Amino acid sequence: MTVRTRFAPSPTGYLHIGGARTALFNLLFARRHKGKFVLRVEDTDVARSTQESIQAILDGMEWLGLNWDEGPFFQSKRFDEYRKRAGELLEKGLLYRCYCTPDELESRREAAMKAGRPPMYDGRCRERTDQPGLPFALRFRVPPGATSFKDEIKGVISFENSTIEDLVVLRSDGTPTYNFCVVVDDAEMCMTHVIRGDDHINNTPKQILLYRALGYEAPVFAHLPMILGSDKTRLSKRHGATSVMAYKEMGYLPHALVNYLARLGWSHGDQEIFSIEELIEKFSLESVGKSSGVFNPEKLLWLNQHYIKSSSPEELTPLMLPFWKELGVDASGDPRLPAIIKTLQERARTLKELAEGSLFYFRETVDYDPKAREKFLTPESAELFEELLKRLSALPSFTEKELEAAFNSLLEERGLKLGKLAQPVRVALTGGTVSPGIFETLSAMGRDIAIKRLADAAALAKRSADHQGK
RNA sequence: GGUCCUAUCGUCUAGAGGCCUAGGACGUGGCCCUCUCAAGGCUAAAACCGGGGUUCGAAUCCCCGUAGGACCGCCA
Repeated sequence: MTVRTRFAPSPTGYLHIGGARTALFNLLFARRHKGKFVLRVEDTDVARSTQESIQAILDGMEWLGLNWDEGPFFQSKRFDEYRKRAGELLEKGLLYRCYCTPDELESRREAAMKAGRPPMYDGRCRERTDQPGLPFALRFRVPPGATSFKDEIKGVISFENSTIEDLVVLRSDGTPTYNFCVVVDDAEMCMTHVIRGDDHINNTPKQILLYRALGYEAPVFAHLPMILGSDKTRLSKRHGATSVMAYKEMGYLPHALVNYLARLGWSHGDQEIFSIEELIEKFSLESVGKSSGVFNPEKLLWLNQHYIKSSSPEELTPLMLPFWKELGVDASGDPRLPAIIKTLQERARTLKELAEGSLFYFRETVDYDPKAREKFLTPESAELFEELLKRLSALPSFTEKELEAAFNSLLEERGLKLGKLAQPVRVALTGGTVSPGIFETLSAMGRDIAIKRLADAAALAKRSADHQGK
């Protein structure tokens, strides 16, 4: 039997970190077993589902490269099917009409909570035989006994059926509910493995009972531990960004997020870095941990830096454009881009940082840091700049190698250390005291701009000498 | 309150009864490299929740505590 897994989000918000990991694990498992990964949108709650959410989820999955093989299927388009199946169960007496109104149930629930009793439906309509002409919901008659299953991650889990309430299967408005739709769909779509968050463990026995009532065999279940925030409560907006697309906007590479998410809850010995192919090859439910994990932004940042570092400048160039644009730089078409990126790759943890760090390359005029200017743009450096300028203009090409040679010969003549020249040049070029290596910066910037900045800085340094002279 | 799940450095984790003086990674401190900043290399501090068993031997198996979490909707 070929493996079939699914990701079944409800479109009531964006694709969040937890959902993305669930989708990832489903995809990895399916690919690992040469099976199919299906996307199904659980939009049975018509009031809360939105088109924007559907799009947001699709966008998130696409960005992460979580490509599904079938779907998206929409539960809202299958209402007739669910109603039909519910009708069959009603015929067989496995469902019963419940005339309690939502308001009544709500107040009974509250009363039960107050009295310290389980807030469970009390089954009062179970044996009711009259049929008043009132709205009713269809409830599932939970049979006596116990229900247990072997979870691929957590092991055997058992429940007393007496602790499971008679759940509503069809609302009084005729729409089906989650637990029922999931079962009908997973069965009819031939899912072999249901991999989902462990917040669904308590739903599982209900669903197994429903599979039986419907005459289906239940799939294999695997419940993934939750992802927690830094305070060990369920990850939420309080802990920072939880939307997958927010990470795109902050300058993360999709592969970095995927790698991070894969290692949150799953491991393969001591390995930290995985290509997608390796993930597929090595993934197994057996190596998924049982306990919940805290989302660690620092480690994600490290991975992102790793992938930025190991990407080629050419790959990064198109990804960088939106970040430059955001900072008011129209970089498109600038032939220096790959060279510029190369100088900053191992200095940036995000694409956004990379864009910010590259700003000095694009500015019309250098924006000097006052302290740096005062310290390094001195009369001595003005003189050095002038000498350097002559040599740089004479260089056959503006490569790092030649630049280094030019610097060295000047330094040797003057008996100076590189630091004496590099820092002033850095300030002249960038306005500050921090930048990539001086030769790479020079080369990436391009001769014309570099020479202009050096000349400007020389003039500025002289002027400041005049002021000081008076 | 009930049901269910979980428990190794601050965090992610390795660990399938002796290979454990508990390993790796992120982060943190130190050193090295060095034109600044990074990157890189080396290095340090840092954990088996507690108590009982089982066993010649337990981080690993069992039980009981304790602590955290999830769920208990005509939401999904």
